[in-house]
Formats: sequence, C-alpha cells, structure tokens
Amino acid sequence: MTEHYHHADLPRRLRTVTRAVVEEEGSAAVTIARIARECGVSVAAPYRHFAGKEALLGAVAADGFDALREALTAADGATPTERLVAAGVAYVDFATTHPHLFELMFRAERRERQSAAGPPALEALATLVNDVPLRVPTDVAVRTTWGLAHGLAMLRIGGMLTFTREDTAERLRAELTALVEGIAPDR
Amino acid sequence: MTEHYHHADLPRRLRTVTRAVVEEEGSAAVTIARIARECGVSVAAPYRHFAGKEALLGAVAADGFDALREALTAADGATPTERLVAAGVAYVDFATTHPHLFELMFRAERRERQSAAGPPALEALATLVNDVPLRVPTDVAVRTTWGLAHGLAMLRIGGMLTFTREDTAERLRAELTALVEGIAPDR
DNA sequence: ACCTGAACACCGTTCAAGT
DNA sequence: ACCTGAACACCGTTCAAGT
Repeated sequence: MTEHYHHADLPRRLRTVTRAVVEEEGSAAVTIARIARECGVSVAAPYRHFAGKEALLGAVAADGFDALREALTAADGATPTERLVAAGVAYVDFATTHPHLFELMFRAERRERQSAAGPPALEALATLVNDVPLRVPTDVAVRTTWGLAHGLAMLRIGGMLTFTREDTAERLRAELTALVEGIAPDR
Repeated sequence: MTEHYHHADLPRRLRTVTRAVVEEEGSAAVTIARIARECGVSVAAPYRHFAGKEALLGAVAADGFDALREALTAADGATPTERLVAAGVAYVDFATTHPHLFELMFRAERRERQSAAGPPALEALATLVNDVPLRVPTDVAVRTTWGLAHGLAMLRIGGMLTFTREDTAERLRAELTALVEGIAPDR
C-alpha cells in the first residue's frame, strides 16, 4: 500500500511533533532535519507544506495562541474583579506551564504574524476589564492589565522572579489585585 | 610587525562587533564565522576568548544590563513617585531603543546567567520603590512595578502594543501612574 | 600565549527525478 | 499532488600546526 509513501496528514504531524520538541527543549532545538526524521519522512518533505522553518514555528505559535485564549476564557470568579484577577493568574500559569511555547509565541522577530495572532487572545482580557468599574480609560486599563500579567510571566519563566512553590497563586493574586485596586474608583 | 597577527584587544572588538550585529539585525544574525570575518580574524580565533557562541552572546547581554542599569539610575523627578514613574518610562524607552539587545538579555534559555545579571539592574528600581509610601509589602510593590514595566516593554517591541509617535511617554506615564496610585495608601 | 588552516558533523533550502 | 535523493552553501566546534 502507501505506508511508506503517503503519510496520514503530514502537515498535522509536523506541527504536533514540532510543538512537542518546542515544549520539551525549546524552539532552538527545532531542526527541519530532526522533525522530518521523527516523522519518518525525507528532509525535503516538510517544504511541501511549510515555506520553511520559520513558517513551521509560526504555525506552532498560532496553535499556542489558541490554547492561551482557551485558558483565559476558562478563568472564572464571583465578581468581575475576581474574574479579571483569575484571568491574570491563568495567563501567568499558562506561561509557567509552557515556557518554551510561550516564548516562541512572543518572539519579537515574528512581529507581523503576532500582531495578528495576539489581539484575539487579548480579547478575553479586554472583555473582563470592561465589566470592572474603572477610574481610568478602558484602553489604559487593558494595556496595564495585560502588561503586568505579561511582564510577570516573562520575568518568571526567565528565572528573574523566583516564587516558592507554595505562595505562587496567592502572591500573583496580591500583585494583580494591587493593580486592579489602583484602577478601580473605590478601593 | 604584528599587524596581521596580533589584533589589538580582540576580546573587546568581538563584543563590540557582536553587539552591533545584535542591535542592527538581532541575535539570530550573529554567527561566529561572520563576527570573525568582520574582525579580520580566522573562524577559530574567537574560541580563544569565548567558550562558544552562547558565551559571546552572554557577554553582550551582560553589557546590555550595565547600560540598562545606567539608564535607570539616570531617571529623575520631583517626588519619589515621579522618580519611580520616570524609571519605568526609562525602562520601556531602553527596550524600545534597543529591542534586539533587550530581547537577548531576557531570553529564557539563558536563565542561569541572567538571574545573576538581572538583580543589579533591578536594584535601581527597588531603591526608588522604597521611597514611595506603600500600602502593600515592599517586595510586592517591586515585583509589580518591574512586572508592568517589563510587560509593556516586551509587548511593545513585539509589536503587540502600538503607540503612536506622539503619545508614547504620556501614555506610559498614565499606565505606570495608575499602578503606583493603586499601591500608594492615599491617592 | 595567540592565531591559522583544514577538517568534521550538521543544518536550511533547492531541484530534478520518481510514483 | 506528494515525496525522495542528491547537492550546495553555510555554520559551530575542534585540533594540529605555526609564530
């Protein structure tokens, strides 16, 4: 049959295998040769489905933004403020759970692709901000919230902020709440 | 003489040339072969002074942290709060002015080296926070301030936050002030 | 001590040729 | 249409040999 020639949904397998390598060893470990090898296919085969290495990594990054959006929309809480804080915690948790994927998603070199992929993920955050009573313009609140969550996430996966295992969520909650209470009209 | 053999302070020249390539084209464009070529030296020569490519990039990143620290300590203002906000603006300005260098400095892969280089740069921020009257623990305030500045910087150089040319500093000031006023005991 | 030249294994990408 | 095999230019790193 076609067992060694046609491979079932190679594009999908390439993305899956690449994502696994990224998550385990980081995007620097991704090599077209290696991915092809692990898919049991020739080095030239991936080029039928992706323009090159960067395009393949771009597809994996896009999958990452989908996963992030899902994690953010799943965040819940009793009040609007608590829901916003929960989303912030989910944001940082996502980065902590998938550090290499997260870094790939926000690599500055992929500017163009990202400015398209980012906003959808941001929408969940913007929606939550809208429900919180504000004393600053909405866009300032959105940027500030996203900025803080993103900065804490980045510094953390970079090893610049060290959290002990126990107080992670609580500490995060305190930091995010400090911000929200600064934004809200009455503390 | 020794014109084509000994080169004046090769280690220094390697760092300088590497930093220039990083700033102009990003760290992905750095190649031992290219750096050696631009220094007029054989491909093997850099290995006498740096363990490898990562070590060379690490030295450039360390230089970057020095520059960042200087930019932060130069920030000034009339009140403690204004000084802190000015440092935050300086932080984001540094990232905007040296996007590729900044990204290299905070690459997650270089974890170990950074957790040593980061804190000194952070100290300037921590000192400024100490002068501001707080209603939250100092370490929470430091992390929150650094986190917000870092997140805005990262999102901005990644093209996720777009600032028009005019309102940059003012907008930043508004965002940082919103945070500080949330931290301070009386607004 | 510092540098060169040559070598090795590896990678990204292309392309004619196969099915 | 999808894949292979072979090729090209390039890179990181090492090492014996030169001064």
